Amino acid sequence: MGTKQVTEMLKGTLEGIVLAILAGRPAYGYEITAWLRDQGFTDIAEGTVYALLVRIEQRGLVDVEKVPSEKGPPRKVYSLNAQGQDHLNEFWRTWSFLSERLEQLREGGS
Amino acid sequence: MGTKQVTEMLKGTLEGIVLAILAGRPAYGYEITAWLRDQGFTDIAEGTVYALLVRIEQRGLVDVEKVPSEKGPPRKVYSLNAQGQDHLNEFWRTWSFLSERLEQLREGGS
DNA sequence: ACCACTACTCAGTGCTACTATCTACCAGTA
DNA sequence: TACTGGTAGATAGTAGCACTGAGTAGTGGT
Repeated sequence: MGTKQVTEMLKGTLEGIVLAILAGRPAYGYEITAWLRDQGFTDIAEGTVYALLVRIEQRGLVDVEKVPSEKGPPRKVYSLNAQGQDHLNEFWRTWSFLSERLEQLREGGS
Repeated sequence: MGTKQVTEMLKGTLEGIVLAILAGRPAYGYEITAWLRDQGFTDIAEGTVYALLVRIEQRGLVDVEKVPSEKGPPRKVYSLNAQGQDHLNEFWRTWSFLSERLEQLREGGS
């Protein structure tokens, strides 16, 4: 995706994406970035993910644990807590709402 | 939608929504705002829509015609042009990409 | 004259993703 | 030893977009 359309569209959704990842399994920043790039978000900047993780940690949506790595500096492993799960549920509701409106529009109805 | 989740999520998508509306029929700002509110975007601010319309006009995605109104000041009626249609197509591609990733995530698969 | 509805404009604010750069740990190699 | 590359994280500054809040106008009804 060459343009910056996806950049603007990610605002608000990237947080949900990361929370959804963490709902599946605990993960650390470098790993999440790599996974996103693998999934086609080729332009995701590392800084973006780290900043987002700091944000959701400060909001108390995740628990953090420092885990040593064999390959480099220690990892900060994030896992979703109950509050984060609530936030994720709310995210899915909002996403569904938006998604339905857009699907309706795509089919050319007013 | 009480929270501001939808506010952030609209960044990038609201432009596509408005272009999609204009793909169906020409429209003016007040009308678009009213329609959006009717569709459930109850918190959409008028200023937001007007600013967006100015933006897409400056980018040359729409043609504008001033039409007198019986009920108030003249209306600025916007209609999608060829460049706007291209942009809309690109929007749908980006949206589809994002939508597919999220649908995948929702089904809990990594 | 006043009010309500229609219709558009604009300065200032907050949030989020990007850019660019930095620190730091470890392994392999010249 | 010194150097490179992959791993792992942090951060200051920038840009874009939606929101807030206020304002300007035109029309019609009381």
